[in-house]
Amino acid sequence: MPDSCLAKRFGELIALTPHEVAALARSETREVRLRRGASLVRENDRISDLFILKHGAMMSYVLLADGSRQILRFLFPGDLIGVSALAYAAATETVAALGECEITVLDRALLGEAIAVHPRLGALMIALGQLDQVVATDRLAAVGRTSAKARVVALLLHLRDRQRRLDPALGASFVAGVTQEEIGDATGLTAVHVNRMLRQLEEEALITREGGRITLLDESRLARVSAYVNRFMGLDLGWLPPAR
Amino acid sequence: MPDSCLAKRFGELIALTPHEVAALARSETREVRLRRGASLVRENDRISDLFILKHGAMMSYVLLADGSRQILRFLFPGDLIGVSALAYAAATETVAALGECEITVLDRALLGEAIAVHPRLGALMIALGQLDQVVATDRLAAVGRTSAKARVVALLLHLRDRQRRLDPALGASFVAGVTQEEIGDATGLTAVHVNRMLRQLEEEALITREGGRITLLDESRLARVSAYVNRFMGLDLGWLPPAR
DNA sequence: CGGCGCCTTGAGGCTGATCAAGGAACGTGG
DNA sequence: CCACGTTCCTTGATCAGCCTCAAGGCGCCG
Repeated sequence: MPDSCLAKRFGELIALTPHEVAALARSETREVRLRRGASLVRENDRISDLFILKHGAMMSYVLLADGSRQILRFLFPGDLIGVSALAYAAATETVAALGECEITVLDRALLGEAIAVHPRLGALMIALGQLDQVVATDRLAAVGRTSAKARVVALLLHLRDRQRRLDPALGASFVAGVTQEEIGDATGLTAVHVNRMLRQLEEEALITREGGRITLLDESRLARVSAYVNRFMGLDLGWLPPAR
Repeated sequence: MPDSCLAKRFGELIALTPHEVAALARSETREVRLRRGASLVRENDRISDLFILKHGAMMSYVLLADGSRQILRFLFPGDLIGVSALAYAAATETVAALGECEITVLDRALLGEAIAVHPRLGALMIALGQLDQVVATDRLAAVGRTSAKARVVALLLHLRDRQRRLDPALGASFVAGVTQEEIGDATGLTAVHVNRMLRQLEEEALITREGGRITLLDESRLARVSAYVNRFMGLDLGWLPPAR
């Protein structure tokens, strides 16, 4: 087993034992490749697999009766995909590629076995689930109670921080990798209004744009207008049981 | 050990062994009582406990810089409170009582031990976390992409279904137990507009109101206008490892 | 070269916010 | 037992943030 995606992600948070790594690696069955726009999972599909994104970026969303779309989450390498398969028989959201993607498939039952043998891995998954939960509720608060401009800024900061975890050298300038329509669907706005907000932010000298590249000019002010919190900070896994 | 709250909730989903029940019971340390309006946990508090709501109803919310509030979740007997303490050192949301409440305190480390000995319990907590996650993303989609009326209806249906899990005999008539301001803070609306939406729903013969009691007159039409899904349906825990 | 995806910008309209005022129900203290 | 404060609900008038519709531009790919 060259190396396990899941073990890599978990290993960033705690020091795994070789047995734990091996157990995780065993649940990884095969690989999938997708191109931009392709769906990995569709809402209401019956599924019993999970996935890990290895390369590329993805998003998960739901479609409403009137055709509008709410993007729920953006996914980056190392992220678990379709964890709701651990609670539901059918997918609760569609997951689609934002660009070329490489994905590792995890067998649900084999993952269960890994947890059974190494309970600390289960505990870690609980914690990772909470991280996602908190990110989701942050967005709920933004969409429910903040202005269009604040929502767009919060999303930009979020996307930058997600990318920075993969490349710690990343500074204030980054390629968002999403269209203005996607920003709108994530923040509950129309693409037209997202465009206006981006222009305003540029006029206020908070950001600059060139093609898809965005540069954050005044991060502290941006953080203030958007009430954005980087949820990768402040983690505390001190309660985890010892490795088996 | 008379009986464990946590074991009761878990026992609704799977058949627990006596050992599992005992392990859960051991992590329950003490009880707390709160009256309406009192907070159990405040955002940014350092905490290392979890809680289970035994009687009453609660809500969790965040306050924004401008003083506005976003309610993230309503809590009913059996619900786990403050699970984000399993990932963060400081509370990410405030949890407050909607009425008289009785709460059991769970020690984070003891819960970790219970999971270590009975990994299936950890797996079950992963699944429960996903259930909450899906409910949260449902609300995100509602707030981001549906009309004020649809949001209010979705919340009413949600509150009814939550109560019905505790009392399966509950029909179309129920006491919401929340103020119009709280409905607004949960759905991203103002109390004034919530009031108008309720009146409209009444005029359209979709609901009736008398005091705090609401009666759903046409549930299928209500479900249709709101795109509401009862997330307690469709659960599938088939992947759980066997009991240890 | 034509088509398509994405971005941009303007004009006008609607949903839901804000501001304001009053009423009903209830608990509390004089 | 009544006066009063508080909380919550209700309704009207006005306002504004964001949406809708529309049109055009740029860059890329077949």
